Amino acid sequence: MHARAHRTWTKRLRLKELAAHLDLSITTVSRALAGYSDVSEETRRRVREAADAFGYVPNQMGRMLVSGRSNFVGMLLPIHPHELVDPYLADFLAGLAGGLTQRGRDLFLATVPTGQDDLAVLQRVVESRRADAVVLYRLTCEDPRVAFLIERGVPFVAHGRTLAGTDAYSWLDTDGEGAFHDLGRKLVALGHRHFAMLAPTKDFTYAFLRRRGFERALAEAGLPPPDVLTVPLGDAAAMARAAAQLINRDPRPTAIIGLKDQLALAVLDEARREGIAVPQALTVVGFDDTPVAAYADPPLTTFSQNIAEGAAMIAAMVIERLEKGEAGIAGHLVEPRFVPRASHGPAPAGAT
Amino acid sequence: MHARAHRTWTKRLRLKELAAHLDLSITTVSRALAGYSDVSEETRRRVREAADAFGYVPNQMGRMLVSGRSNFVGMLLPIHPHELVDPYLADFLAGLAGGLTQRGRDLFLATVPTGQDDLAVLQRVVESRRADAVVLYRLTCEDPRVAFLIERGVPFVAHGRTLAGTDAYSWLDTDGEGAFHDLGRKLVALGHRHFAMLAPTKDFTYAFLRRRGFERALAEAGLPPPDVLTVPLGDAAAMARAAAQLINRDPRPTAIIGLKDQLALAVLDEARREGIAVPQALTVVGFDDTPVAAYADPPLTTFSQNIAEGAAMIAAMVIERLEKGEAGIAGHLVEPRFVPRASHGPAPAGAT
DNA sequence: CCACGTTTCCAAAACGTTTTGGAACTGCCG
DNA sequence: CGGCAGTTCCAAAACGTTTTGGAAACGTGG
Repeated sequence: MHARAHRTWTKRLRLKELAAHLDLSITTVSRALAGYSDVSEETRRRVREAADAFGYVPNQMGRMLVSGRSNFVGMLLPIHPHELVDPYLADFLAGLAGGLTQRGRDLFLATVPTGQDDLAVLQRVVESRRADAVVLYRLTCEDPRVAFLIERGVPFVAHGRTLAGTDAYSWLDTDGEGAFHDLGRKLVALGHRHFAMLAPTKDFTYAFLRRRGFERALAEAGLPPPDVLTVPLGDAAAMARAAAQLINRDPRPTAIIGLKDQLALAVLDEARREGIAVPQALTVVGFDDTPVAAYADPPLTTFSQNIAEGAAMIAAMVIERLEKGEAGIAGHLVEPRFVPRASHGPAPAGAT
Repeated sequence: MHARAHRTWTKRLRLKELAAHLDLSITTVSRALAGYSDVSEETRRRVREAADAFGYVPNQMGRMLVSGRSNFVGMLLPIHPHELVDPYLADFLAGLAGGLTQRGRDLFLATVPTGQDDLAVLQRVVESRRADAVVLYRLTCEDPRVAFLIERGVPFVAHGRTLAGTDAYSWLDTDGEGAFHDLGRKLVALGHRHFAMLAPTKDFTYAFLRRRGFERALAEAGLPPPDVLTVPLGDAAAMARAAAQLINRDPRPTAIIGLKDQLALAVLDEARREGIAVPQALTVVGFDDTPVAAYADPPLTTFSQNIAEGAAMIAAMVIERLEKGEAGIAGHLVEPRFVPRASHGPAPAGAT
């Protein structure tokens, strides 16, 4: 507000000019501002004051060039055609960018132009040295990006994980397997015996793990695995068809699990359309706690995860990975929270 | 796939080494790759092949330093405490990043650390030359950032606009004023005479303009302005209270307009809680077409805007602004689409 | 054979910073 | 007074690229 506001605005100042004005060498000014001990307190004060008064802001590019680091962390935005933009993406980005900024780095977003390869873009981002590290957003079971980045020695942190080799890189994931194991036990305890499941077509690891957790619970209870249908995410018509198919199985399952809220909501819609009472005749559960879930009819029972918090943690993990090298590699599992609402209940009396 | 995949991975190659390997000068290699005409076709071919084979990717920092441009466009993520993350932010970012990437630039995200000033961060971003231009996301009526950036000659494009001085910078906005003017006329034609409105406390320009458009329609019909209550966005309890207050006015308004879906949904909730039939006894309309809107009970009548498309357009405008300087300044108004659903209807027969 | 234009290439400077390897000065001890 | 350690400063190199201002080689017309 003070000196700064009144200063007449001219042009960006470089270190050289600031040094000239102070009758000091570039070196000294640089070191004074950087806090080195080989500059007298008196000089440092003068330099700091002048820098403040002139509003000197170091040109990052010069700094990057000599330090060899860009202080950027890159992320590829997952925008695949025919796939909805993830409702949590904004939260994730906010958390990530916030965490990085807090630690003196910045987030930089790239997208994959249509027709180009994910890997090629990833490679360019890091080889052009625009980013020191990258964040991977949604992993598949054997995500090729992971092998690619490891081979090239590019530091990265994944949100989600692959099925194998999770020791070799940093990741943070939600314990969907545990959550769905618990869910399976809960539903079995409520008398359910006949389950169906709606899953995404693409082999996202989260889908595999959630399904595995659920199936394990059923197996432990001596029950057969659920009847699973897969459907491409974002294809509303296909989701509705699949939901209808599951609902009309004979005998009708007493509980249908969506591996994502989106899928569970499709089941809810279809049930309403066919006049099937939820949860009296059919239990429906999702995962994600999408904003819509609370407004669904009936409000959807689901699991919630604090995405922004996870993203902030990922920011910390990136820094750790950058500063400690391979020693900074770590994996973290966070527990989702069960959000019981009105779409689940005991199995209907007549069911097997 | 071919040579590239088989090449043993060693280290990133610099221009100097590539030149040495080709027995050419750095200059020639640089110019060959850049497509200058003063290098023979034969040489250019050799250079291109070698660059391809070695997977040479220019170091952006060196390039940035000499060109003086970072090829980054910055944006401040709007994460204010106690304010929901905008459901459209992800779409916006995806569109923006996509449009920029397509044109050879990248998006760089900054956040404002708690306790710091928006303006200070904005200044740092551009003065440190990390970004050539910035994008402003949500404008208030007299947004201080606009004056700040104009004064400093920083190129920027705004999503939204200020009330005055819109000739001096580039912006893209939705015509909320026109949309709400139409809406006002529609509702008047449906027999409504007594209106209320729920608005955000903060003086976002979109709120001002939507309100103005609506009020203009009422004035043209010889009706008094609506009964307006403002409420901080993101404060669910306050929104519910305000909604209840409006619903219980005597006489009860026959139509309550939310300047955002969020606000309209609060009204819908409150109406359900109090057993007031929508749309028979009360018409409710929002703006945004949030994903939740379609799932509300009853489905909310609202307006939809293609955010990603607008963001892509903003990307184009940023480039235009950068390349043509002040001559590239332009303002664009896009029309939102009316999405009639089940929450609006004729005024109840008994109303004045 | 000379003058001159074209084509093709290159050495060196420049961008703004950090870091390296001293240099100059001071004060202190013997 | 000479030697030595500590303090404070600085010139120059380095980071990887683009651009500037020629230079060399060659052909061509007079």
